[in-house]
Parts: sequence; structure tokens; C-alpha cells
Amino acid sequence: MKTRSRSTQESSAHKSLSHISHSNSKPKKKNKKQAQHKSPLKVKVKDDPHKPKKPPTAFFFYLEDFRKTFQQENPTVKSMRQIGKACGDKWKTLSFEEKVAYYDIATEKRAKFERAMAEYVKRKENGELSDESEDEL
DNA sequence: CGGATGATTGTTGCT
DNA sequence: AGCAACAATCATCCG
Repeated sequence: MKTRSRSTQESSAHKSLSHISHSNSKPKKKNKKQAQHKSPLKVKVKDDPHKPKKPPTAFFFYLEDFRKTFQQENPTVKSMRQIGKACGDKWKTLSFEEKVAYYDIATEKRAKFERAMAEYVKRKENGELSDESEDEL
């Protein structure tokens, strides 16, 4: 058994999913906190080269798989935004087992991330003052 | 023409 | 303990 088991998502799975948004008029007044990053791939916001990026969540893994299937069944849909909505909707309808499958991947990914983070911190403590010209290394 | 945003949920990080 | 920002992706839209 994994000590780090996701503590069984069944609890979470049984969470209240009943309150599905039934609001029609939604002025899309969502906070721009999430989409605040413009071009993350182009814009570098002073991030340390050792700073590990956040690993994709289980939802993202599902997205990858769902995206292919969705495009096959919906060749008309090209934008991933629409897929995201459909994916999110189906994601909530995913079976516990299916969710766990993706959660497991995400869990492993997190472990890897934590390790990268630990190394990052260690590196920071060790050679933060040192020149990080590893690029030329 | 080009940059920027929008949407999905989860997850991590910092305060 | 909780909030905030960010993780991919890409079509579409405004300037």
C-alpha cells in the first residue's frame, strides 16, 4: 500500500456534485487571476532556472486523452477551450476508477515535482550565491 | 499582423 | 488555513 495513497478519492468523489451551475446569465465575470499569465512560454517572469514548474493536474492528463477522442468525435471543434468545458463536464461524470487512474499519474508527477523542488531548494541553499552560469557549462 | 485572452480543474506555494 | 496564481493548449478576437 502506498503510504502516499491519495487517501481514496471516494470521499471526494462522493462530494456534492449536485450543484451544477444552472445559471444562464453568466457575465463571465471570472477573476483574471488564473489567466493572468499572458505568454508564459515567451514571457519570463523572473523565475529561477531551477524553480520547478507546477506539474499538470490529473485533469490535464485527462484532457490529453479526452482531447484526442473529442477531436475525433467532434472534428468541428478545434479550440481547446470548448474541449475544456466538455472535458470538465465529463470529468465530473468520470467513474471513480477512471479518476483514480489519472489521479495516480498526477500523484506520481507530484512526487517527482516535490523531488525537483527539494533539489531546487537544496541548490538554492548551496549555490544561490554562486554563479549559475550552467548554461555555459 | 500580432499579441493576448479565454476555459477547464487541480495542485502546489506562500503568507 | 486559506487564497492566489499557475499548469497546457490553441483557436479566436481585438487592437
